[in-house]
Parts: sequence; structure tokens; C-alpha cells
Amino acid sequence: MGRRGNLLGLAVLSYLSGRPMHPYELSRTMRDNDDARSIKFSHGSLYMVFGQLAKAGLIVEQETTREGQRPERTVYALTDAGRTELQEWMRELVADPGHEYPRFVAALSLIGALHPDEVVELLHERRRRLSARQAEIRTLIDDTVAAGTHPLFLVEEDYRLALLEADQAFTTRFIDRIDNDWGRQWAAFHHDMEERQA
Amino acid sequence: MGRRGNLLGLAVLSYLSGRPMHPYELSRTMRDNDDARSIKFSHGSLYMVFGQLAKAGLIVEQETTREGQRPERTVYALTDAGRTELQEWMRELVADPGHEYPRFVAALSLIGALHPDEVVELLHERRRRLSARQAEIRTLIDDTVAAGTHPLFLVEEDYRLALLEADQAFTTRFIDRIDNDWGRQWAAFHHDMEERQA
DNA sequence: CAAAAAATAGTTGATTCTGACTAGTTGATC
DNA sequence: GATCAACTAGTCAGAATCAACTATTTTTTG
Repeated sequence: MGRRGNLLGLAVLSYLSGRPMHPYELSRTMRDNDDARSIKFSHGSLYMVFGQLAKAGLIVEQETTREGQRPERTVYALTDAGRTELQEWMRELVADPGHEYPRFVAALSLIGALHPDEVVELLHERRRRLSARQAEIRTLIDDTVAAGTHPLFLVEEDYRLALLEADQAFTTRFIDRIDNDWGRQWAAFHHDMEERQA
Repeated sequence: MGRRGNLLGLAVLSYLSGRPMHPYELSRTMRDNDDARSIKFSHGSLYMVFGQLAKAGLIVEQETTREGQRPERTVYALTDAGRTELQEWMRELVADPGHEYPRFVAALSLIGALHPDEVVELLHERRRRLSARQAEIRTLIDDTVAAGTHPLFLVEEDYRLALLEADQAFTTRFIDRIDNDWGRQWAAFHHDMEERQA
């Protein structure tokens, strides 16, 4: 039952492979690196993930220190099992395009619930927002590379950009098909449905 | 909070907008329609979702019947609030390309943990699997359309196909860039990291 | 036609996740 | 130099999720 479910765990293993840290330090590090863009992350859940990984023997408590009256900081280090797990987990993620459930897929599968005219308008709005996203990411990449970072460290943004472009192309094609082929039948079908309600 | 989190709830609202049903009937219907391809769905969680929607006033118990010694079946119907929520939720999903966390994005953001030579091999494997997925979906679409279904009812598969193609194109480009530009520096960087472990 | 398999309908518990909260500390502002 | 905000470090309650289980009935198969 997938400890390989929570990708935050992968990030923890990866960072700890650099050097031991305590949860809060990792929390700051991830915040500074803007990792939340790529990995769902909340301060609170980090402590749970550390706990899980420790129970699974992938990390171990190294020392517990305390400064003044602040709460204790427990520093964790990666174990050999953890190093192995990190490698295998990464391999799986790269080689296997799992099966995911994007929100838009769900919406498309139920799209008949809306009237085609409205859908066309909503799709135009979608296109605008997709463009805005793309612009943001392009700026982010350009700025970061200009500041001297190797583009390899931004390859995930590159991937996101590729998906956004495909999404936009699809959206455009979908609009066209509603306008040219599907609109009329769809409107009729939708009208029938509403009738049946009353 | 966010009742708009679980997309299974959206499916329930959508199906109940056709006619009242009890959870088990909907479970069978969704299984028959292969909705699990688009919406994460497990039999057990359906009862919870019905409960949530009822508590939110979006659906109401209509009647409770029983056949023989089988457990009771509670039939639920959509309320006006539910109908409104269905519309608004759909609008949001279509117009707003939220922010999602694909597994591959997480892996890419930590890709430095692997050696470039291995990454290239893994990416080749990824490409093979992406091709296989695409072939499956094309067959699915062709067969279903040949059997007389309007392509609109498969538009979500079309979208998935578009994303898979973009993923594949990205993967190919990534392989090329490792081979041509990035491989050497990356290997050196990776070597340094391993040193620091020892 | 007896036994095994599948379908019917739903409940339960163990685990996960999220957001809010605690409680002391440093830094900034006026 | 008092006050207010932000940071440090972590805990905890309540909601959400998933898998496994109950217990009956229908269908299939040998």
C-alpha cells in the first residue's frame, strides 16, 4: 500500500541524500527553492512524512538538539535502504508514465452537462489563462537562466510548458469542432435533457 | 471546506441530474461506463461522497427500499442547490486550468539524483510506454466511434492523447539535450555528489 | 442439482492529509 | 524602548481516503 504515494517523501529522501537535516530546516529549504511548484507540500505534513520514512527505516534520527527555550530539533539522516529507495522510486517515476487524473479530464467526461454555447465561452477563458501561465513560466525560465542557473535545473518548468502548449492547442481545436460540427447536435441533445427534468 | 476537492462528487451530481439513484446503482453505472478512466473512483468512497453531498444539501434522500434480506437501498435525488453547484463546478473546471502536480514534474525537479546515462535509458523506456498508451487510446476511440458513439463522448480521450503526444515530444527532446549538451556536465556534477557521500 | 463464483449493498478501521493552533524568539518600526 | 509582525519548530483535531470485510442472493459450472 504505496508508501510510494506521497511525493513529498521523495523530496525528503532526495534532500537528505545531500546532508542530514531536521524537518523545519527542510521546510525552509523547500520554501526557498520554490519546490511547492512541483511537489505538493505543506509545513504540517512534513513531520508526518519524516515519521513515515523513519518507521520504514529509510531515514534515522541522528541527534536531537535544542536552542534556548525553542522546541527540540530532531536531525534525520538517510540510511542505505533510503538511498536505494530513492534510486528505485526515481527510476519508476521517470520510466513509467503512471495513470493520472487531471481535473480537466473529469470535466470533459461530463461536458454534456453544459450547453455548447457556454462551453465555447469557457474554453476561450481557458485559453487566456493558459497563455498567461505560459508567459509566467517563460519569464521564470529566462530570468533564472539569465541569473546563471543551468537550464537542467528548470527542466520541470520546460515540461510544464510543453503540456500547457498541448492543452492550448487542444482547446483551440475543441472550440473549432464545436463551432463547425458538433454544436447543433449537442445543443439539441442538451435541450432534450432539460425537458426531461421538467 | 473544499467540497470542491473530490471530483467523484462532481460525477455523482452529474449522474443524479439525469435521474435519482442509490449509491450502488451509480457504482455499477460508472463501472459499466468505464468512468474510472477519467475519475478516481472506488466503490467504498462513493458512500462517503453521497454522505458529504447530502450534508451540504446538494442531494437528498428520496426513499429507502429493501428487497428480501438484502441491505437497504437509499435513493438520492439532486436538489436545486445541487443543480446550481454542478453548473458552477463544471464552469470552474473548464475555464480554469488549476494547478496540478503530475508525478513526472516531481521527478524532473529532482532528476539530478540520477546519473545522466541511466536517465537516458529510463527515458527511452518512458517513450515506449507512452507509445503503447497512445495506441490503446486510438484503438479505444476508433472502436467506440465505429460502434456508433458520437466522438463528443470521447473528447476526454482525445485530450489525454494530446497530452501523451506532448509528453513524448518532450521526452525525445530531453534525450537529445542530454546526449548533445548536458550529459558531460551533469555526469561530472553527479560524480562530485557521490564523492561527498563517502 | 450441489458447490463455487459473482453480484448486491453497504460498513468499518487504519492511515493520510490539512489547517489551525501553541509558544517562544528575533527583527522592524515608530 | 514598546509594540507588532514575522520567524522558529512542532503538535493536534477533524476530515478525507482506501482497502478490506460482512452478509445475503443470484448465476454459473461441473
